[in-house]
Amino acid sequence: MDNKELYRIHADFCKFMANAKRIEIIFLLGEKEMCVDELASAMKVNVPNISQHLAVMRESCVVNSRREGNKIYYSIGNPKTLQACILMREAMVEQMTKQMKIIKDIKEMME
Amino acid sequence: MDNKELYRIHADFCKFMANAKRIEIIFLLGEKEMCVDELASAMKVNVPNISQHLAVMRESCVVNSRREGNKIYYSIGNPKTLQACILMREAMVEQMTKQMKIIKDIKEMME
DNA sequence: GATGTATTTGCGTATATACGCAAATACTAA
DNA sequence: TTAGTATTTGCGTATATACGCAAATACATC
Repeated sequence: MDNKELYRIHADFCKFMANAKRIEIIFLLGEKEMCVDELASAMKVNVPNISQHLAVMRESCVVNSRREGNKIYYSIGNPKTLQACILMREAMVEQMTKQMKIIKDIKEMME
Repeated sequence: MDNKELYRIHADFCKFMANAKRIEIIFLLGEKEMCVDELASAMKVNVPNISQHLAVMRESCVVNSRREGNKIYYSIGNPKTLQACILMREAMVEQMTKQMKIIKDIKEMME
């Protein structure tokens, strides 16, 4: 297999992270498994839209789904996915803090 | 600040992961800082395209850049970003392994 | 200033994504 | 079988992304 192909698959698996609603879904599912309308009302988003985002994540195996009666419960496919999201949030906060310091220093220089 | 806004910023910071070339760039920069044409030749991609991807990552503070003479060296902005990529790769491999087992079981059932 | 090298930018285009809404499907329970 | 609830799908549209290529910019050196 081409290493380009590996990166393509990797990017596909990470694609969910490029969207705010999907990240919110991952953090919610990190607390407990939830069905579609629970997610929709927790996030205040219409049901079809949540379903579409779940479909993206289901197809790339980021989440699991299981039917119970007429409800379908979703859960995180692999705990490392949530860990990665948490790491990225930490990295983001650290980078934003750095940026703020830089701006602060520039302000002080201008006084 | 709205928590929706937080997720939006988080997604923006993670956006680089949704693209194969940008993931490859992160893994390359994980080894050592590199300038644009080094990345381009390592990846066998034209220079403007690499520059565009670096611009995306520079704007969201995922990478740092520093000029030395007429070369611009890029490096990873925060080590956690690379860690998250590695975690996601592990998660991906684990999920793919699971899927392969399921397919294998289905095949055996059909014999 | 002229030349060369490194990088970025602009632009046209092709492709992908996100969203809302209506309709279809899947299952439960009466 | 009918009615009700949960979820998915289809579709039109608006927006975002990726890419290649040519041109512009930035810096070093002569």
